[in-house]
Amino acid sequence: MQEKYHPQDIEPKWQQRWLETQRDRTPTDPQMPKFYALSMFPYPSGDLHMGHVRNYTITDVIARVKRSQGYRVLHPIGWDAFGLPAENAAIDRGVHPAKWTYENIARMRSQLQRVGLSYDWEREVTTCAPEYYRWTQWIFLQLLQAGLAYQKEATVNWDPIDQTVLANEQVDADGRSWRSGAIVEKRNLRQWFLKITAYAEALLQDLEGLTHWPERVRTMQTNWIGKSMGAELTFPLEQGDAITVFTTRPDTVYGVTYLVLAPEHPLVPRLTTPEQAIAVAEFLEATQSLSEQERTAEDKPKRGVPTGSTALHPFTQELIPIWIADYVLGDYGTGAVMGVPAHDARDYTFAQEYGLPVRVVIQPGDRPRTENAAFTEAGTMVGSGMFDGMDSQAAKAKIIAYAEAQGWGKARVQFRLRDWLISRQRYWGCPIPVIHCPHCGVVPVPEAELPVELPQEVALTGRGASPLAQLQEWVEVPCPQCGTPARRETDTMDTFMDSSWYYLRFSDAQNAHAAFDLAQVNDWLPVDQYVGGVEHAILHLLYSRFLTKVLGDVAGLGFDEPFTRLLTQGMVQGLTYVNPHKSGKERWIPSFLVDAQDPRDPQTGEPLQALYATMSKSKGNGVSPVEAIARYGADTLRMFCLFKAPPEKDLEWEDSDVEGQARFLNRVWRLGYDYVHRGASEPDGDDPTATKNLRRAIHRAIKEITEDIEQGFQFNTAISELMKLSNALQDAKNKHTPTYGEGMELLVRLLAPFAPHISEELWAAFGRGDSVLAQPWPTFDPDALVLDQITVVVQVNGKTRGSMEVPAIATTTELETLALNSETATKYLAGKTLRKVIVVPGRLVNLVVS
RNA sequence: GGGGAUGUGGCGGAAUGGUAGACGCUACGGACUUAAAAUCCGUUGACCGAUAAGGUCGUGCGAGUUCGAGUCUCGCCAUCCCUACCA
Repeated sequence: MQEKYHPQDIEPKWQQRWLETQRDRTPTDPQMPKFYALSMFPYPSGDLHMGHVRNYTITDVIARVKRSQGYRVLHPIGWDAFGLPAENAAIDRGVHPAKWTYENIARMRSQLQRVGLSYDWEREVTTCAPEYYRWTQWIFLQLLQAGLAYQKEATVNWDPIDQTVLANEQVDADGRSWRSGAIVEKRNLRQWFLKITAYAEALLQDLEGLTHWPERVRTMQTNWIGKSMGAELTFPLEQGDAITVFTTRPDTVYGVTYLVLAPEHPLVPRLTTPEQAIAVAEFLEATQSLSEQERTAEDKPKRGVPTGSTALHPFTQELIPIWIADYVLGDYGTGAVMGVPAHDARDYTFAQEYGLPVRVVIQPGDRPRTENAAFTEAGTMVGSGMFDGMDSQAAKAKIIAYAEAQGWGKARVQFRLRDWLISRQRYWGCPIPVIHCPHCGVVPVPEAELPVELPQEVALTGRGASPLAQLQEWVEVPCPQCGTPARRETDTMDTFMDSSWYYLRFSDAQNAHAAFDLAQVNDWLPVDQYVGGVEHAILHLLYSRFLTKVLGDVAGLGFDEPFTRLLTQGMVQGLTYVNPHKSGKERWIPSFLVDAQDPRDPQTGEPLQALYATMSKSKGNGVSPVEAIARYGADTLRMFCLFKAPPEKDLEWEDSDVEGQARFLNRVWRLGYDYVHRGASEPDGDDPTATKNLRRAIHRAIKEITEDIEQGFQFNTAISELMKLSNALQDAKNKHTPTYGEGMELLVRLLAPFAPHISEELWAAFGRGDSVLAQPWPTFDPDALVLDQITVVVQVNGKTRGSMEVPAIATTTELETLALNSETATKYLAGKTLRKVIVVPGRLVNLVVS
């Protein structure tokens, strides 16, 4: 054992040995309880970033602790390897996407290993490998067969930079692509969809069972699914047809003074009267030219135009005008709404704008209604015929029932969730395994012919249609059913499709005959602990839940939620310099250009603001894990990531705190070194009290660390307990006693999941044979925690005024007596009357006086 | 507009309704050293007091419950995140 701690020497050595001895292979002993620990797998962008390190270290500690607690732990890793960056690299630099991807994977794999993560590498999966995407295609075919995959012509989000369509989930609030940041355009295209809406109710319902998910993730999914209970009501037209609207407020139906259609509504052309033809045409054109966000921004005035036609209000028999307006969405509900200006804020604004009548049909129960706004709450029905006087909440069901009896409508549940658009007009993705035949239509590629492999030779320009469509030889195939010349589907799948089932594949990663063996998948799944960023709260996590449910129905999975527990770890932030006088990307000044002592803009000399922001390339505030490991070692990096903040909070990267962790590990090393080299040095005393105190510190550490980990992964406090134990050992005056030896060994065992390399090295230096990682998780001796003397606080009227040392076994009565006789009592009770004494055994005595 | 989260020293953060600030970082003082680094020891919420004894205040603000509130209840304020014309 070297005197100095050199992580660069010992870490690679142990990493090599763990690989050779296959330490982290998944045990198969069915007697052992299973535990599946999983981090969200990475996109192989080329280099690990600090967020990965934090994410994977959290899961790694959990896996290691569970192993030592006797679980057979599945802790795998893989690569979310399809995607646009590979294709863009090909366009920019002429590297084949596959070559680029596999080179990145090789580099990142070795970086992961350098962090000391305990993965079972035999289960590594790569989504762009034919052995994997063969089964992605198989799953698609299962969906197709079940009627859950279909093609339709639809207005879709088109990303003009990435030149592909996107799913709704992949467009943010500003109408921008989640990847490229470009404002998406609307295009009418024929695309593949997965019928996630068929599972809307189940996806919503089962959220309630996910009690170990963060509340906010569940809320976000609930909102995204967006269930609304309401009614469909039908308004007959003069011409004999009818407009059906969806409303959540059937109780306001008597207040309807007009109807509004979305510009895309199919009845628009028929309902436009010749007098209105020009106005409508102009309006439609104006609407078309607006981007989604311009059209839907709330502060924009609501624009509309009358069609010239009218509809018959079934309840009142009045004729009401039909308008077209941009505030009605074509793809939600029925694409038509009833206008109730008195009781809907949007309708009110619209009615004000165009002078449409306002008819009040609900009165507030308690206070006068405000005249210049819509009253949108519940109240008492007025002006509503036979429903007058009813409570509006209760009236909803009555009105629906009445409408239904009259044939005017029915109750309806409406979801905000739309079907998942999975077509992508790009090359580097999983080919959709269907063939379009002029006679048979859409024909699935026979399962035996899977995978439909991506052709190697392809011209990638980033422009025009799907790159695969250019490859005649690949596209033109005979129809599998009738043999007629037919064409392959040339779109590839959304990469979220690849990542929606990878956690299932890990249970049986090398299976060449099936996506997974049912017994294996049902044994290992669901994932016991999933760890990842909250940015996937909707996207990946919703898609995965959907696919699990589908495969439950079509492939017999024995579970219907994939992730039992979810931990969303915070971001890693770096010191960031901002020039407040600049805007846009220019504002961020990369930290390597800045003198930390006197931060100034290197171009203008202006002083800069320093703040913490999520590490990113564009801000130039990142710290490379590779460099951090080279400088401090993997154990220090791991300790820092775990100590500086609780897992779910953001973590501010700070060199001085990293150095603090390095300092701690150095102290542990020195303790270990001194312990090993104590040899024949003189005994330093054997005070029984000191030994008892040390033993208490040791067993307290076991207790606290175990609880910190088990009660919510509080690694920061667990590490602070390790520090306390280390401090106690360092201060110990009885270093030659067996108790001290017990303390040293336990320090190393407790440290092992967090900093495995130094722990292994010390364990070996202590002359212990087997790996420290193979040691069972220690248990504490409750007797060791017992104190003889304890400090009890004396309070007067709830304020702490003093304390006293008392025997731990003192009874309530004894405590009261002791407190009343204490100096504190004498001092504070003088001239006062004692009203009451509260005794909390082991804690305090509160004297209530007046 | 809707929803969620958070608010504690100079900083990151601890605290089953029971001594607020564990543990660490920073800063300051000291030891060691020719010197520095490293290491070790000490101090580090504010205020009054003499650097003492001792005391007062203090967990965003205001009420309340309680013997006792950072913690529970109600009402505000601030910040952050998500979401948003979904009828």
